[in-house]
Amino acid sequence: MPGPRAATPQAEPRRPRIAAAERERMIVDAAIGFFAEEGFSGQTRQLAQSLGISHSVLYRHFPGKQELIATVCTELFERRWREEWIEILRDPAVSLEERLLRFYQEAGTLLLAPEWMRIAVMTGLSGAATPSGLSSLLQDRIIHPLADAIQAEGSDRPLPRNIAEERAWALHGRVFYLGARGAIWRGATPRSQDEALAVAIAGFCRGARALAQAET
Amino acid sequence: MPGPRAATPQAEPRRPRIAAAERERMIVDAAIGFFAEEGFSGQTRQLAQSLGISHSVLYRHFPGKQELIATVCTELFERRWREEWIEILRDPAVSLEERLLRFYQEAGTLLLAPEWMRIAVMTGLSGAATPSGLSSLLQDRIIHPLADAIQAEGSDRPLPRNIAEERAWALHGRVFYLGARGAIWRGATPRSQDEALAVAIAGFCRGARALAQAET
DNA sequence: GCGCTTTGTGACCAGGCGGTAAATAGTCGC
DNA sequence: GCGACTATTTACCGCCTGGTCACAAAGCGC
Repeated sequence: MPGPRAATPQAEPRRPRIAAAERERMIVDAAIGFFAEEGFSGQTRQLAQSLGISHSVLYRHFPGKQELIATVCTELFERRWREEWIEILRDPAVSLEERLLRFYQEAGTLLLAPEWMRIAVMTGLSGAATPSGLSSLLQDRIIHPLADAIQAEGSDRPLPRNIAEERAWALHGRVFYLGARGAIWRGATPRSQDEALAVAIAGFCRGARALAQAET
Repeated sequence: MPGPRAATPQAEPRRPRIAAAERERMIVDAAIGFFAEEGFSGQTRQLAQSLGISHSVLYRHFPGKQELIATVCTELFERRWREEWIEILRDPAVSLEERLLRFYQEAGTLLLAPEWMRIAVMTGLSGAATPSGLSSLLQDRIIHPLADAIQAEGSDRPLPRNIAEERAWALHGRVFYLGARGAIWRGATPRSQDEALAVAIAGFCRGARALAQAET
């Protein structure tokens, strides 16, 4: 009779060995899609299965599920952001509307992707503290640059800062909700997301322009 | 020796008996707050404990956890809606801005409450089909009435329907995001929610008014 | 007071789940 | 080719968790 933990060699013909760094990348990439779909209560065994490995491998590379989730959040909220997206908003040769549109077209590949939206919302619902990466992404890389661009547009009289931020929140809220309808509730957005984005930004800009004219 | 399932009578002095209908109300009310906080993966035992009862009682009144969650959703997305809130939007004696503000002040007691927002988002993330009550609430009781009110405001030339709905989504997205920042991520909203609501609606209306002027 | 119905309890079950450890087997440096 | 390193697997642990069951007791009609 074998001892209590005799690992009987089963027929498991091939075991591709993959370097640790690459395996970790594979795990994080798969975990993003997996947790986005299943929620943070998704089972590590199922995630491992989708990778074609046994779930113990996860625990060799990450101390625990929480740390894996934290890595997923860092990847989404910090590593995948491109700082040059902010530069788009600063180009003085391009109209505000065009800048906003290009900004959201580029940044939207990250921010409006279902995985990003769903996991961002999950972190909020999970009860844990909001990841610092997420709040700083929102504040420092989205709202503030947007407000800067909006503020600079009032040619004759500079727009007060708080009003500019107000409008930045309004625009971003509109865009976020646009993405959320598709990513969270999977409702069919009336048009293609790109088109809807253009309409939303055009509406915002025409409103802002008209407002500026009406106030002079 | 007692049989395998001999319920040994323990010291449990008082057991207040409560009528089924009332108990069910108590359970649903507690479940709303509980699931809003803990997520749908919150444990039935913990919910029961917060009610001061054993978790078996839940299964006397509801066939299973899923049915309890479904009841919670029906309560939030159907039963708690007041049809008269829509009437606020139709009052011709009141300005559009005032109507919108009053509408969101009233409906906001439901729609912007953390329990409502968090559970509405959870249903989206849960992967199950969006509850019909939620989509019909959004479409029939919010977006369409809003669009009606906005459309009727273009005094000389009636606003095209699709534009009016576009603006309704924009306004509602702004308001939703306003609530979400507090309810989902628990970020401190810069001002009181009531004040922020007034600013958002004022901004929307001034924009719309300016737009209408600019286009004539 | 008596018995019937209804409300509540605690023990229990079976499967799920995060996490661990011993054993196995590719692969790389030499 | 060989040993050391390390990626990977199988088996297992212990707790959690939705759900069930037999039983106890509170209230109501009579």
